[in-house]
Amino acid sequence: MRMSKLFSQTLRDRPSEAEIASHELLLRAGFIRQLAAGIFTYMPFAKRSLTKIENIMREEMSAIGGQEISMPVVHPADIWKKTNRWYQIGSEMGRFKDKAGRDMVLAMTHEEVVADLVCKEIHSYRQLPMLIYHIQTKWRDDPRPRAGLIRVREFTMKDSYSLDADMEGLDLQYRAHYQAYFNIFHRCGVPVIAVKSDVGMMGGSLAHEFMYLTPVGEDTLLICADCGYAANRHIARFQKPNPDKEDLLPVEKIETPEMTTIEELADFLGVPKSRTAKAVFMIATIPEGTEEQEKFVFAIVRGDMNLNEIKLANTVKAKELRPATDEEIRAVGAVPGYASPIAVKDTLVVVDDLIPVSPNLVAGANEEGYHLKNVNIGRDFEADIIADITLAEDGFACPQCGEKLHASRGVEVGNIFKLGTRYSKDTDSTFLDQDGETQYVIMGSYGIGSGRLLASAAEEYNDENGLILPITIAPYEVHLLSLKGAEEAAQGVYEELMNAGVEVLYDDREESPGVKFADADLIGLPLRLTVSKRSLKENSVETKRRDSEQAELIPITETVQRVQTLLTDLHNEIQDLVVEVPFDD
RNA sequence: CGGGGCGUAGCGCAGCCCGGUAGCGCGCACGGUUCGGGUCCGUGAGGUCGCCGGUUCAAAUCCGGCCGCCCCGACCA
Repeated sequence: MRMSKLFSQTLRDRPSEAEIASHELLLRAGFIRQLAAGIFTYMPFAKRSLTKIENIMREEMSAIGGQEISMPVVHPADIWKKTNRWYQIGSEMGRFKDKAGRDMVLAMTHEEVVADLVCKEIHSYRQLPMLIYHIQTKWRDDPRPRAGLIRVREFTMKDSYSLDADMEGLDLQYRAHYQAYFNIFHRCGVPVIAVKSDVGMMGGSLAHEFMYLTPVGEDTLLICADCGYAANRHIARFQKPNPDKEDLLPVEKIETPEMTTIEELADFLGVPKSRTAKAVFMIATIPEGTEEQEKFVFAIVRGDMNLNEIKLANTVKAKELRPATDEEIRAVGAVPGYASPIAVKDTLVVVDDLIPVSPNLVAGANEEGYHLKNVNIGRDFEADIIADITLAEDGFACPQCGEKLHASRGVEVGNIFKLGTRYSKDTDSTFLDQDGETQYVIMGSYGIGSGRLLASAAEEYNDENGLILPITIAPYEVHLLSLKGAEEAAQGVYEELMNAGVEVLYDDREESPGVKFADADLIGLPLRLTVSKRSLKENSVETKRRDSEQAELIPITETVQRVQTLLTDLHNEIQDLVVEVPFDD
């Protein structure tokens, strides 16, 4: 490709909207342009990189038996109503009506379409197991797109769907994806860890997220360096402390004027926060059959810890959870700031499992300006549910080995879900087994966002001068610079490399050397060749890897052969990253 | 959805407080110059000052409403 003809151009200044490296550099190097919040155009460089990423996905999917198809972006709402997600998913779903007034959905994922296909195509156990996938546009109207391609509204995802006759089959396909996903990320040069995660809107029984660890990520993970435990903070467990046993003391009412937070209360009473109980009030929307019901949830965690809303939502099986308003709190007989579970009515009391072993806590008195000392569960109040509902924090004890957990930020570049019969039941997707019995098809779903993967690679590989994308996903392999007075020789080198099948970006522009070098660093192709009067004096071409400071002169007559050797080295270095990863269930 | 910031030429910004003919740098076009790290000189093109309304003799500037974009949080894959 001749740069003089290239559609995209580089930018000298940092666009004001870019705050993180990948966003800034992808904009400046001319990979992407923004159309609206979370909606991007992929320019020639990005398109080439994404195609390479997607071809790696195709190879790895094919290797585990995947067959590529392509499913629609626009769906009739009926199939989403059938699985109930039309009602469960909120404003994130793109909805519109077609000309006849029918409800339509913009694809945010494809379980419904797959289930519809399965229903029509799969009839016999002989057709199972099966694996289908496609690479396709998704629309998710995210409330907060940010950070360039890290979090967008319209994106391309490779999503695959496994179909099995039994759970053992699902397990095999799930594990196959687990390794295939590591292969894909490693081949793109992106280091990831797999963590257990909440199943969220997908439903199902088990899920892993593949996380690229970076401070610019938006998910928080808890990782144990000692035993390797890793989980999304949404579901991370930890070893709770084991407080000393004490005799239960009589309840004592104390005056605590203006003490509405745990900090103020603990300071005022001169006790550690761990001797207090923290009450959090939420309104949960809980589905019951086709109906749903709003319940007031009174959640209690120890004062030195925080509530994990995802754990709470999962515990009470809530579809939605929101903080209760002051009016709602008063309506159940509690007093905001001084609330206690004692003598409240019409509430679901959910108590963290640390509370029953923590004696003589300070809790609200349900009276403005008063708290109670020596409150004990069982004697003074009852719990409807006792469960782990606290948020794991940096420094808490690992649930597996007891060592300190470390909190880290990450970007979710992929996820895998064991769906089981979550979708096949609602859509009546069945097959006949060997005994002629009707069975539900067992499903799994697996996704990787290609743009987010590109952004993660850009985030991982850059320096102050620009991108340094791995050779497997860089838009071209070689950046050929022609400097003044060497045009003819450069043209010859360009043609030879092209004929040898090397992907070359050829800077044939009439620009000063400084501009060309700066653009080459910014775009960051793996290998730079410079043909100049200076190099020609030695009958040579200069080569320089983008990830190295060292330049080398090679005889111009051996250019193709030497370049191919250098490219092979670069490919091998990435291939060395691809390793077997033990499955962590 | 809550909090904060921004919107002036393709990009980065000044001008706004204190109303009076819209500026700078980069980029772009043309001419010359230079040629291994964003050369230098000259000439030039390019702007509904986000949109609507109000105040005023006069609005980029003051007031009101709306829209858009960015960041933090909630949320989300």
